[in-house]
Amino acid sequence: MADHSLPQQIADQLRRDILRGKLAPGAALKERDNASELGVSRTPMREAIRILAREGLVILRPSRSPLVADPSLKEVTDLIEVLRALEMLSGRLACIHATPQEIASIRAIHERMVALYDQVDSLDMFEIDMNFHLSIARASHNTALAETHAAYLARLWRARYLSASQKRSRERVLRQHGTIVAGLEARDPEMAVGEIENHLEHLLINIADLFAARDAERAAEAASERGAIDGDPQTA
Amino acid sequence: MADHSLPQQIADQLRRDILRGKLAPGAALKERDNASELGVSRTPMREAIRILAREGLVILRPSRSPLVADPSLKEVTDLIEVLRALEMLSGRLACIHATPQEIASIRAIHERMVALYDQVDSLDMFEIDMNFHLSIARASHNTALAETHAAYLARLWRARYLSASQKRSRERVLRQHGTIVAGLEARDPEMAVGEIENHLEHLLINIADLFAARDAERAAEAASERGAIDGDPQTA
DNA sequence: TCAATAGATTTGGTATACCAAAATTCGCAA
DNA sequence: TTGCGAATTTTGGTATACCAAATCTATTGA
Repeated sequence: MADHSLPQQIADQLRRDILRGKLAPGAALKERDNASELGVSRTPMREAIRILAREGLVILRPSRSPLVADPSLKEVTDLIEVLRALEMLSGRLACIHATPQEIASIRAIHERMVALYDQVDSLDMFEIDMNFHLSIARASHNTALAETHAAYLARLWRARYLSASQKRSRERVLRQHGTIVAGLEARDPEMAVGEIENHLEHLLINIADLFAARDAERAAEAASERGAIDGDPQTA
Repeated sequence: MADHSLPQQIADQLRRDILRGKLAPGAALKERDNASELGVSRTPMREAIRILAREGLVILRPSRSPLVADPSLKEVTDLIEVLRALEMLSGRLACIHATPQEIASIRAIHERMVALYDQVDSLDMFEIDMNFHLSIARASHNTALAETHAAYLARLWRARYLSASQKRSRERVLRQHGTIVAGLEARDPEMAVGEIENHLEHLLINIADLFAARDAERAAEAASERGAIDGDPQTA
């Protein structure tokens, strides 16, 4: 995770701030302010912002301040659709090309996740989950695939994190991971790929629910705010 | 194609130079030299190089000059494998989401390509071919998919260009494109996706042949060069 | 009271200066 | 002649200065 180049470090810091909500979606990222905040000059800060733009976490606008991305449900859904194709391909290739050591390592990650079930907080659990999927992609022995897959996971960080925080789905996730590992061990693409598809199908549903809940909350908030300012205005 | 930002323009220029062979694979891209060459400062040149690095056309090395990429057969094969998955997904989604206008426009591109068969040079033909595939990806109405697909096409530009230059495969390509368009018009994913898979399978084979031919050529070259320096050396 | 506009300010884009790490060159010694 | 090493040069990384476009503000006139 740790590239030691300065722009990469700055990008890591900003990414944390964005995902932790310290930088709200839609907020402007001013180069000078953020640079002096971290005690660096604008040059590496600019580069860091480009890195995050590539990951889809910020949006660049020509001659304007970059904004923290605030993806719509459609955009997130589109990303997951592509991620599903990438992970299914990963699974298929991993069944063919993964070494026994790699598969053992994937199982080890899975076992650790099972062992830590309801013992650690969402963030730690999520880091392990992330690793599980990255390892499968790497086991495909297709560098381009592993890179693109990692980029999509990064881009879906927030959405996946929110989804993983719903403790009620943890049991299902673990069961599905188990099936995927079994499929890899049996070198059975049908089993592995089928369960990967299933896994992401649930992610899709989960996230649609989260967006619906969030939108409802926002609507209620906006309504009560309007009410606080002036009583039930007829016109917008 | 034309973003008017300076770094983008520089990147376009460098891309042309790389793909035309003016900048050889493996060559170093020195910031100062290339910048003064184009009459700009290092700042936008640096950004342009990062853009090309993202596309995979140049390789960044920390604290060293970036190099023009020289992908191995394995790397190109890996890219095509992912491209195949992306295009198959595009085809499937396009069958569902493409508007009649979009499908008509894709057919128009195909018809133009048929009309210009053996009338224009490889480069023009290739531009049209590129457009055909990009249009299908856009017709999926999945922005992320279209972007990632475009990135892969850019990365495979050289390999695809070399493949398209082999006139003997043009007839097959046109036939396959025809089937793909028919599949879209019939909203028949089986037909469209199947033929897309077939299409890329042939690209894979084609490119493997090209690499084999190139390697043989290089080996012969190296051998004759060795012979010119000293007669049949026993040890390397 | 509101709208329009001109001036001031903020901000991204570009050029340039400076630094430290690589790479290269040249000289010295074996 | 060759191998090693120090000095020099080259080159990427960072900071900063400057510019132009975009935004904000305040003033003025209807």
